Amino acid sequence: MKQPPRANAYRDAWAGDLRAENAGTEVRVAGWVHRRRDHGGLIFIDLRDRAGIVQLVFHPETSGPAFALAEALRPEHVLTARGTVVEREKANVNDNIPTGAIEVQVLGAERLATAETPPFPIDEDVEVDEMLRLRHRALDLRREPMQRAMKLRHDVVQTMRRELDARDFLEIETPILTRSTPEGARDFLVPNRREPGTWYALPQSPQLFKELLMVSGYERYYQIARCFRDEDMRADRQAEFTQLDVEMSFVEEDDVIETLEAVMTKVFALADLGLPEPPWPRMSYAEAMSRFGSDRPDLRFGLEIRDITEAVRGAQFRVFQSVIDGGGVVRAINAGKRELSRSELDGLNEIVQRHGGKAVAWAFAEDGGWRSPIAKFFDEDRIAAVNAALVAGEGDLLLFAADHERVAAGALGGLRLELAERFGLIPDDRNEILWTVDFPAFEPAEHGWTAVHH
RNA sequence: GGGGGCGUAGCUCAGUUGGUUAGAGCGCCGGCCUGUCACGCCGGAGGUCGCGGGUUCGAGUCCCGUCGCUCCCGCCA
Repeated sequence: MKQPPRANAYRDAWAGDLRAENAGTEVRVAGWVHRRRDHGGLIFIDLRDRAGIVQLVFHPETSGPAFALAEALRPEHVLTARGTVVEREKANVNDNIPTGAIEVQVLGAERLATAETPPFPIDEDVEVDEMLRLRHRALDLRREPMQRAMKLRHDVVQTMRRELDARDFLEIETPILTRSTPEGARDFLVPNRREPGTWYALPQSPQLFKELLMVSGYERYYQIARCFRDEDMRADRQAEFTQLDVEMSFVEEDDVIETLEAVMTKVFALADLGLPEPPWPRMSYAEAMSRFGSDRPDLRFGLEIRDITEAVRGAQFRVFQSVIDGGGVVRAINAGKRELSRSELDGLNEIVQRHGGKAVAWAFAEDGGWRSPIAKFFDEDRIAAVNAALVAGEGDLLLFAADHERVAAGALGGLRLELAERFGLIPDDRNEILWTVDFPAFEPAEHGWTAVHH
């Protein structure tokens, strides 16, 4: 906290902000009993407010009637206490908390509220059933990880506002009770009392409204926009969520990218993601799909996809050749030196099928040739050409998919991610960022065309 | 909508092949304790094993149903 609270009957200082330089002053603090350590003739209370935790010390001689009160205190009781900030003796300093150099010698205290024993621990970070947490939401929100998350969210939103404001954007709210503006998801509907039988729809995004604003000459708009989509939830997805919504007039791609790089650099810094300064790398959609089989490639590990269509063209293997004759491609991943059982190799088919492919062929590079059920269909030159294209070393596992270009890319892209997961190739302390550019507007669908999601 | 997993003390969990009185850690209650900070020591309370039915001499354990939670797919970007 930047400023002490206005002095009143409850407090004149934030408990969690007290430091060595406050030693010698008399303060009044208020908050919740985080933890109690009763030594019989000496009682320690960790008092928690939004700024943090400070240790209160209750002495039988100096704390007066407050000592008897301290004996009755329990977790989450609400307390205001008056006392002297004193520097701790060296041996008693607690380096684990910011206030650990000092403590408050209590002169008087008043209990403002008692509390039932909480149904789950507030003072430690144990995983608790989500239903229980939500049933006791007020208690759950007291927990440190939740307070931290709320603070981070606040900082993120403030940073977005500050940076966009500095770039002449107007923050404008758009309606929540509105007409259906389909984005592909189901609308949430609200009955309209004044016209029975009709409904409002909640916005899936402010899309139409921000376009209206551009037409109307507002030039640069943003909104921290609540969106509603009536679809089933996932662990990382809710029916109601917030997005930063931006629109600009008379701009090119570089204007949009530069603006968002400026804003998001500041945002990511709050979370300490360790990302490089802008400009961030850009990769075309075509390159991303071809090398990584994804429009949002994970660059934290290798296992890149290579096209080997030309290397295998004309081989005896009919599965590949018929795909090639039909205008398809053969693509492959060098999965590195691995040992997989026959059933594990067969299991890869299932992964590929989950990502739209038909099957995956495999080969181990050994003695300049292949150990593989399909090795017999390929002559030495073609095997050498494939090995060269994949930079195959002794013992490397090579995985092939043949299909229409889009299908082969997607299948191997999915396989690439799951292999990386299985082989532990993804460093969880590292982040990578890039722009995928030159998106197509449409792609072939089962019947005709469909819009590509950006 | 489909598939997997889970449901045992306030919380987090263990519970073997179906077998005596269902356990642990934390929390809670009581006692002791003047330098702890996840305080310590001693003692104690606390259970409809989600619910209903079935199999069995015997069910927390096996079977069927049901409810709830959770993850994945579909859906959604």
